[in-house]
Amino acid sequence: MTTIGDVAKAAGVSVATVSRALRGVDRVSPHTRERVMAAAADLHYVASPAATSLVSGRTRGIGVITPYFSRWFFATVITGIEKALREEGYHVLLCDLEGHTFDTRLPITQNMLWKRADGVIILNVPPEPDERDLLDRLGMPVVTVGNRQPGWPSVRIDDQAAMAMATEYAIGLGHTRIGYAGTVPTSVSHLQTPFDRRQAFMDVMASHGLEVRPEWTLRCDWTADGAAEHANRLFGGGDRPTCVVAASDEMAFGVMSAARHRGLDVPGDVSVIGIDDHVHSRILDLTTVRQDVEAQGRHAGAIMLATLHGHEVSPSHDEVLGVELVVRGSTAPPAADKAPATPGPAPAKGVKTRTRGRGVSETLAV
Amino acid sequence: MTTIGDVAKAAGVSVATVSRALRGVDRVSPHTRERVMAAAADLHYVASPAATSLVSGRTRGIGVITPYFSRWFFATVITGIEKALREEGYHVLLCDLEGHTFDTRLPITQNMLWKRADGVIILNVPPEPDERDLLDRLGMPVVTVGNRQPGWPSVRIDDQAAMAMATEYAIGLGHTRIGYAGTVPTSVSHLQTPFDRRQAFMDVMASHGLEVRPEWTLRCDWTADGAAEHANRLFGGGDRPTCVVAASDEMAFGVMSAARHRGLDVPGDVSVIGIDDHVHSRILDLTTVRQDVEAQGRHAGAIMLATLHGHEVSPSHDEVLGVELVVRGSTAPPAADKAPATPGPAPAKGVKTRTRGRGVSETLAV
DNA sequence: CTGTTAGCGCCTTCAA
DNA sequence: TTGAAGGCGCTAACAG
Repeated sequence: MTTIGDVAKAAGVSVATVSRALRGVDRVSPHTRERVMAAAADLHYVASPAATSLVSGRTRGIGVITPYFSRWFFATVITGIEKALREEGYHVLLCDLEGHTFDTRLPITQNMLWKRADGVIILNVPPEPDERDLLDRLGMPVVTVGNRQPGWPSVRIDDQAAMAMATEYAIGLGHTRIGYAGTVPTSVSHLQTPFDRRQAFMDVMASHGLEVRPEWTLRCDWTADGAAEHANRLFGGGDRPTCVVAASDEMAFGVMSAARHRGLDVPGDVSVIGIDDHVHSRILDLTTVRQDVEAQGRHAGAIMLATLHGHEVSPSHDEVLGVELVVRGSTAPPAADKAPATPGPAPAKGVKTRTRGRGVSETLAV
Repeated sequence: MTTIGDVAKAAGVSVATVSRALRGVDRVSPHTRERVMAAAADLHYVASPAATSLVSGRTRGIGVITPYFSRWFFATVITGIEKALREEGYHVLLCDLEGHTFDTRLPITQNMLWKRADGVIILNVPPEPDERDLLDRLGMPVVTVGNRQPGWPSVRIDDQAAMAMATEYAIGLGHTRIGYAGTVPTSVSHLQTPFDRRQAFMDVMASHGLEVRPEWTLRCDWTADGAAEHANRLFGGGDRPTCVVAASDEMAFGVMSAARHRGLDVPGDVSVIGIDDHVHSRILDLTTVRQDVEAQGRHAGAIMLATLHGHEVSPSHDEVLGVELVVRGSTAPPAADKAPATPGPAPAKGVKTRTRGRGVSETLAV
């Protein structure tokens, strides 16, 4: 519990001088500064953040609101955020909404953020009107990841382009009987990502004159387990698709698993493609549309820091990171017709990638 | 930026009365309290944590130090911690050590924790001597998860028992040619989990008179990708094990993947077993030793809160959660001899579980 | 039961 | 270049 006064005493100067010397601002004679630094180091002095915040009004904490912290995507984004923030001495205040309804959310976010955070990064969840009010009232800088919100800068991928890329690839392989995993959950109906991906799938199918069959649409909950359950029913029926496009890799894992449990070969009988390039997608040999998840977190952190440093960041700043197709073994052209369901010759392996991204729509100097 | 003074003015009382009324302590007349509450609600008043900390010396923040928080295990533990803490109005300060060497760690933890946290929960990483000094000097309550540290309470599973359970099961199936994935990484040589699991594997093998072959030992980095790489080499050689015991599910995923890439059937040619019951283990049909990861976080949080609430918690408190064997499709008895590597009759499916845990060695009333 | 008065540790004028 | 003094918003004695 050494205080600035202890350092001042040890260095034989006033507390004001210690404050100046330690922060490296203002004019302090090199000699004095050195003495102060030595005394501070000697006493293991670190300024009390509480006292500093009280007077400065800033906390060096950034609230991060996430729907499910323990899921790969969110944990990885937060890793990126944390890396970006830490370099500038900022830290993350975690605010996990998992298990909370909209009713119970506000007190949490309010408690977490009020005077405890200098800014907020919101991952994928749309803010409730009350939360928007709160944030606006506090004049709190906000950056969103994964979806656009009017008035706040954002970092994301183009969900429609990503899904279009996946669907086009499936169609390009010759598939016409294509199922879909990952419709829009009703409980979080404002989420853009599920909606956009679903929309893009339907648009691309329509543009090729292909039919989107409701019974081939898995209304699952965006988890591997949920997708597996639904896909298991799908593959239990007689008429089945030759390809399933999943809105996320984890759902694709579930679909692959269900197919194999039903004795179907992937990709011999069913091709599967996802979006993400999840950390396990390589070993599971999943064809996917890769996004750089950690980079989204880093960029969001950088935007937040820029704002906090007083750099002007347009509220309409919309950073769209590119995605690329990664072709692996879970996709192949459809079997000629009723060809025996034996593993044919291995599909051309290796990872061929195709890039397609709008890149960064605006460039932020940070 | 409404302050306590604004509320006092609005309610026509003094700031002290507002403070008392809002915290529900001390004697305040019901009538006055009501007026104050109304005024506070009206003004959206929330007490400044900085000011409160400054005077109380407590922050209601708990530092969580983790080696890699984007990995499933750590993210899940942290979810548990966060849930436990939030109920009492505490929050998590994330401190991710990923990418940091021991040299650069101290400043980070110091910055994060000094006067910013009321306690620290350390996941799996052993503290450096300097860090221990710092924590001791601050008199900071500490709880560890995943490993024992002298002088600090801990929550964990019995790593040796878990690995023994996995190995015994493999041997019980009739396997004698058993490989191992997940040796002790040299870069983090103090970690108990890798060491204990490795040790238990060798002990059980020895107790059955079985040979541990160095060339069947995958010295991988505890990731699925790393294990896949090493296993791919292993399965490329002529003489291979009929079973691989992995020290974690993610490594087991890698081993299964490599086996299949080499044209080997799992479990027909190679059985694979892991430890964790990772969120993806069910769909990947992996036999494993299940641990309740989120519960470890919740318990650690509860211990921390108990300490902070002044309940006496013994420094030797060592909470050992039970584990259970979950039998799935990745394991089977070894093929008779050089039996053709075709999938035999499906192994008895469904999830049979066997529980074995020391349970909680001490009970904490919280 | 309620108001007044000191600080908590630090930063920031303002003088010297 | 340095020091003295005031105040950030709140809680914890004390009086009343």
